[in-house]
Amino acid sequence: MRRTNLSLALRHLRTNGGRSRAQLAQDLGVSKATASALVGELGQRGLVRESELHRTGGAGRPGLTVDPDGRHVAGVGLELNTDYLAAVAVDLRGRRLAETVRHLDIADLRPAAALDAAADLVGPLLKELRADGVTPMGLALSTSGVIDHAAGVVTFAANLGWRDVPVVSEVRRRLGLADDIWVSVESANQLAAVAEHAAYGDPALTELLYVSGDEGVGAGIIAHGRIITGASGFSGEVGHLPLNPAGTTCRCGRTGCWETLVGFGAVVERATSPGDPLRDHSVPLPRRIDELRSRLAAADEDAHAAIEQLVVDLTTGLSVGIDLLNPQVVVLGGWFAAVGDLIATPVARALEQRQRDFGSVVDLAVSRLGALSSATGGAHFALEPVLDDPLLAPKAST
Amino acid sequence: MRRTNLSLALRHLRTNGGRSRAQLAQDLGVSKATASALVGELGQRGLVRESELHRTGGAGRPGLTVDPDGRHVAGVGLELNTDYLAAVAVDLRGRRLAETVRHLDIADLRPAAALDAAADLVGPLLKELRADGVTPMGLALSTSGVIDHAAGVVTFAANLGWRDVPVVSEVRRRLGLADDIWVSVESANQLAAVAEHAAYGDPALTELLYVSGDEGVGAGIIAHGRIITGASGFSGEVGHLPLNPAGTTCRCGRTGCWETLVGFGAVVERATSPGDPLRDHSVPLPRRIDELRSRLAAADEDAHAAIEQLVVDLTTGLSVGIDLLNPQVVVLGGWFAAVGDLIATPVARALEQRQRDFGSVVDLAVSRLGALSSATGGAHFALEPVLDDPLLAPKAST
DNA sequence: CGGAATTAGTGGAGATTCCGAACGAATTGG
DNA sequence: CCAATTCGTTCGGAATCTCCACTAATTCCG
Repeated sequence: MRRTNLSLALRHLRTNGGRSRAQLAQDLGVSKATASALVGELGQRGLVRESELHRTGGAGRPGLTVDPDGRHVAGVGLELNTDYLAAVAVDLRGRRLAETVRHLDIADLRPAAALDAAADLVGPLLKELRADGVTPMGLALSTSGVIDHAAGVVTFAANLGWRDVPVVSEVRRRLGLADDIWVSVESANQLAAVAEHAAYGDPALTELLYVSGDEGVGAGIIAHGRIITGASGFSGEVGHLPLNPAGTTCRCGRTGCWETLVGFGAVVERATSPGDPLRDHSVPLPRRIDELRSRLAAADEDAHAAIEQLVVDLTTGLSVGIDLLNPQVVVLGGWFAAVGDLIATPVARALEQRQRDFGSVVDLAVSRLGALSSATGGAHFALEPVLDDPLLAPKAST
Repeated sequence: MRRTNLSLALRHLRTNGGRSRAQLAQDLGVSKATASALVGELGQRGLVRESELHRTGGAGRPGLTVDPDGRHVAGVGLELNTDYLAAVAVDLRGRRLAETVRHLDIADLRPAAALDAAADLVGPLLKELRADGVTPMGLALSTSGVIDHAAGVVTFAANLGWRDVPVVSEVRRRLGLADDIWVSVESANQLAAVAEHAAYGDPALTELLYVSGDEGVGAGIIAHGRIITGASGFSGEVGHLPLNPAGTTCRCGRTGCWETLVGFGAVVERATSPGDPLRDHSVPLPRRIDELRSRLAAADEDAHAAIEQLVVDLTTGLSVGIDLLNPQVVVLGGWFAAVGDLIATPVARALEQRQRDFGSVVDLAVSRLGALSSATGGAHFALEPVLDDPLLAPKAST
């Protein structure tokens, strides 16, 4: 009961920005007295704090702005990707407190070794946070593949070669985490969508589609301000959308999958001839992307032609998502973001032209979070328990 | 505060089925005393009632089952479609109290005349409900096209030829409705999805995709048990999904739209030769479907070939929705349902084969609600205010 | 068959938490 | 400088929840 109201108040302040107690009371439909009490309790826990005067311009006594604070509670995100681990900590204000990336080929390791490495990365980070007086409230792991959320198990992750790995309990054990810290696994692309959503920080933005490509292509969907996970956490699997029955054969055996049109490998094949070093899969993806970029800078005709085709094919696939979901914003991530400066404008123009006929408009944006996107989203996600129940936050000594 | 708990209790009983007070207390995390009080208050308003003993098999005194009742509060749905009006009333138990369909070519009428006809249809229905002691709590209008929900205006509906018609206020005025009855407009396909979702009545079913075809094709999405409306209520516009760059030209000017593959007109074109009476657009759609069916029964080869192709193309488009949303169930409506007995099994088999590779499984179902689907969904939707605030229901005299 | 154990529902005491009204404080505008 | 206005706090009263005790109804088991 009180919890619910505290949660509502904190969420409201966080998404809609700081405001006076009186304003908050009106927004939440409670009395001023109640709003004061709620703010008081949130303040005791360091989740909000008063800042300067809140002048409205009109007559009357100005209020004291109550801003979300929460600098000493944090969420932590940890991404387990094919060729790197990334950890990010974010406090309740949305400020990034820490970030670490470690490159290593997880696909070459056994799950146990990979989880060891992950624990080695996050353990010090948690210790550091605690040393700074910050309490980590949750830890969200990020992987791709099939996830059993309830059990905290990665059922199947093709890119890591994992099957039935109980990541939540394993990470818990390795880090020696107490029960008061919440640990979960979520889909990498869905968390990246959360990160992009949080990066906007606009309360009116509730419908967002995040599309990321590397070798494969994946998407994350935010609707009504929440992640759409699907029945088995398997939403956003757009890599094999059948977009061209006359297209090339995909590694999945079918023809014309979106991945065969806009995956990095597919574009490189169109931009190069057999034997080209750019086609070498053993080179890390960031370096291959750099190489492609330098060829584009050097006005390589084949590369430019491939990018032009990418614009067309990207538009086609995005149209599918837009028609189905009608988002306000589409965010491009992964290697699409790496060539965002080249493709964003033409894709946006093509989308606009297409969607105008159908009455809906959509903004196109390019992710600026890079490899940290999914971990950042995890960090935000890991704060959910505090937002749901602010009483979980420890009483501040400061 | 109390309202919230009443709402939670009523929703819980409705979605999870009747149970004892003690059970309810445990489920909601409140004390037994509170659960008793809540049930008492809901009972006073006729929203729940006690039925027989609730034996669990174990030791101890058996409880009295508390079942959702609400036979004297109703939601009403009214669909405005191209060639018919349909109205449905549903009580809180989910029982259909009334239904009316009236065929008329709305596209030929001015909006004012169409709204007159709609009011003539619903007015008597409301009167009848009231005469039976049933209080209509809400009225949901259903149209296709672009809808401004907040204003209650149909901004643009291609099939009706409407532009900026303030349907909510107009219907309110014509029916002389008081402020205590809630009126809204929603998208036809989204409401149909609600109806299918409600028809299942399974609390575990929260992710559903409804796909309906007639001349055009549309979808409705339920995720987390709620409608996904999209940024401007324009989600589920799957008619122009670009599925074949080498396909035929669509009326929208592009090529290979899904509509050109699975729309009724498209299939008929493949099943007939020029000049065939089946191609006559002036014949009402149900009759044309009947004619196609009788040709199929007569083993018309072209018709069968067209249906076989439909199976392939339907599978392709459904795969798109499944990959993106990972629903538990896909429900086919509209003319797809009219040929459901012929296509459901092969489509389901094709989907199963495809999805198995991706780790997700999905059920395929055929709608049995026919032309009433959208109005039925509207009726369910119109009950939302009572579920949100059970205190709105009048105290029962019975 | 009968008492012990177990579970359901109710009533009352006490504690929380909310609201409304009243009041002092801080500011604008004339 | 004073009226008007708005902010935030305080305090009494009301609503509502929880806890605990108690009765009721049933199963279990000797």
